[in-house]
Amino acid sequence: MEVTNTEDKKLNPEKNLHLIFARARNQELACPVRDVIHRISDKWSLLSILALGSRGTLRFNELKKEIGDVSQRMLTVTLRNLETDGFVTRTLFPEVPPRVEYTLTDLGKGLLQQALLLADWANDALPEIVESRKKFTKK
Amino acid sequence: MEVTNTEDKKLNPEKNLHLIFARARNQELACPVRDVIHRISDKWSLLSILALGSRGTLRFNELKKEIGDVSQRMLTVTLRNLETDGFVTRTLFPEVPPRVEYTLTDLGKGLLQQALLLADWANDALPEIVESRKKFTKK
DNA sequence: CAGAATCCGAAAAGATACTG
DNA sequence: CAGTATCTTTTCGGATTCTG
Repeated sequence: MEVTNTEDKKLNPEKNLHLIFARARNQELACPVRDVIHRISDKWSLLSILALGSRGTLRFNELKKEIGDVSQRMLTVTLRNLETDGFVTRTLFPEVPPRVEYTLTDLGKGLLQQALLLADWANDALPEIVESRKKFTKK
Repeated sequence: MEVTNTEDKKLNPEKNLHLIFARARNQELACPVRDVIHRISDKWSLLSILALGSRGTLRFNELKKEIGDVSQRMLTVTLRNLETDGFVTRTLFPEVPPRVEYTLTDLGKGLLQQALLLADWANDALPEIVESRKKFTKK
């Protein structure tokens, strides 16, 4: 395998960059970073992951309420994608009226951890970002 | 302030979730997570950050070449956004022909670290994601 | 309740041609 | 070299209507 060991990655993650870029240019196999970023970058995926992470298991409408301003269609689309990628499980209880429960898989929980790290960083960095934006809007 | 201390965040990042969601629903002030995700989620921002992170300082066309398949227009747009947010600096040398150098700011290096963590995770998680996708394309 | 299906407008991104 | 300007294509996401 071309992958360095975990020790190396933690100490020197830059070493993986050429691999990342190699894959990024490869049209046949998707670049993992692009791929994952693209999946979580839509308007609702991360929010869904965060909601499920904080609340555990949620029904469709509970999740919709938790997120707040997502449309029915987009929540459905988002959940289908997350399910396809293995981040959430969808359990249908064949009752009348039907009940559907969503919960994070282990893979989804891993993504949640990444999202939380990113969220924390974003929270801390925001003032600086806002400050920088002000400079450029003035110009 | 409503922000928990650093110790808490590291130990229990979930505690920040309600704050994140509170901001996410607030239309007047942007949610930091959404905001940052939205900025880095476009097709080229992260790749630009990673390229500058691995190579240090790059000229426009060097960066374009490094990324590979980005159009001139999109790289320009991307770099303007990254500059506005304070992630990269743009230095114009008034020569003929003109020379422009891009490099990461400290804030940009912080984002790079986050990106590298995410990239590593994505690399590791990819096989599982691909496997999951196969199941659903068959159905 | 939890969706599927359709339609439409807005936004993102690519191709191309031109310029200081 | 490092863009800008313009046009076209593609993708995203919301509103609405219908259903097991």
